[in-house]
Amino acid sequence: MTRKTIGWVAKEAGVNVQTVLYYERRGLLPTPARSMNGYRVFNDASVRRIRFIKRAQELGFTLKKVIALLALQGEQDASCADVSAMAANHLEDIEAKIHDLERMKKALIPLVEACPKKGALKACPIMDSMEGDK
Amino acid sequence: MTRKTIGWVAKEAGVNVQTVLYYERRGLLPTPARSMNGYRVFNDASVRRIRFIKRAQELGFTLKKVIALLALQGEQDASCADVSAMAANHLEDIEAKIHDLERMKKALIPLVEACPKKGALKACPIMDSMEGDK
DNA sequence: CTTGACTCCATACTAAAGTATAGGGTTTAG
DNA sequence: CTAAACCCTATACTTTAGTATGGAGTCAAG
Repeated sequence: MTRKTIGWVAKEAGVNVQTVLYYERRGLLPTPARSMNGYRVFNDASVRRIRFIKRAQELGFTLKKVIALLALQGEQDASCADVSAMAANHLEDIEAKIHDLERMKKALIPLVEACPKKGALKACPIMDSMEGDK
Repeated sequence: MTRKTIGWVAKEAGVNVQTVLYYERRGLLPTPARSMNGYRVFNDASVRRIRFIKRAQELGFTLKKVIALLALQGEQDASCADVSAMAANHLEDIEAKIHDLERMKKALIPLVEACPKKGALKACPIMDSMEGDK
């Protein structure tokens, strides 16, 4: 029988040991039980919890937001609407970031295109754009 | 006549004093001259330099990349093509970020839409998607 | 029985771009 | 002349998500 040590849970969840420790510190994992020797004892739920965190991260949730999500899981009166509100809010954050990056992209493209790619820097439209006289 | 102290340059460039100090530490500003009392002495070029940095940041360049850009300015044999290469590279970084955010967005939208926004968490498709059995 | 692999805890380090604070000296306006 | 406002240096703190290190204890295999 496999002992459900920190090494085991880390391997199962595909993170490393320090990350499990870190999640515990951040409050993303409950304080684990301990065996006689003082080793942390985990279980299958621990693995599921870490995988939940990882999936949320793939959707762009920060650990702070994941903590809020996990808090909902623990509440009796939490509803689907609460989760939805958080997700919608997060979606707005993502859209704002995309918007910002698109702005940069739109500014950069014409500069790269206008650049003759030869000759001295003094005539480089890219540098010029940043040296603007404003 | 206005004395070109650190307070002056900060105000002119629209950053705060600590930021100027920070830029100096990071090597984005040359080591400034000092007056008899030990105060840093700046000039109009300092202001232009800080504004250059700020504009580059608006285009998404990190300070590290700005340092590289500034290095080109100082080189005799630097060409427009060098700048262009850096900008094109940066553009790719931006596009990669956008791509990543779009992926998250595309994953989130159907979830938010599928969510009934009422009822218990157990039936929430958003939570489900992250609790997946994988 | 020893060696390697694992665990514990605490602390420090990384990147990024600053901001804040403490404890001094200086300068300027009233 | 004094007090506010400014400058100096050095150090620490902030956020995010971990990774790394060191010293000590423990466990499993040969």
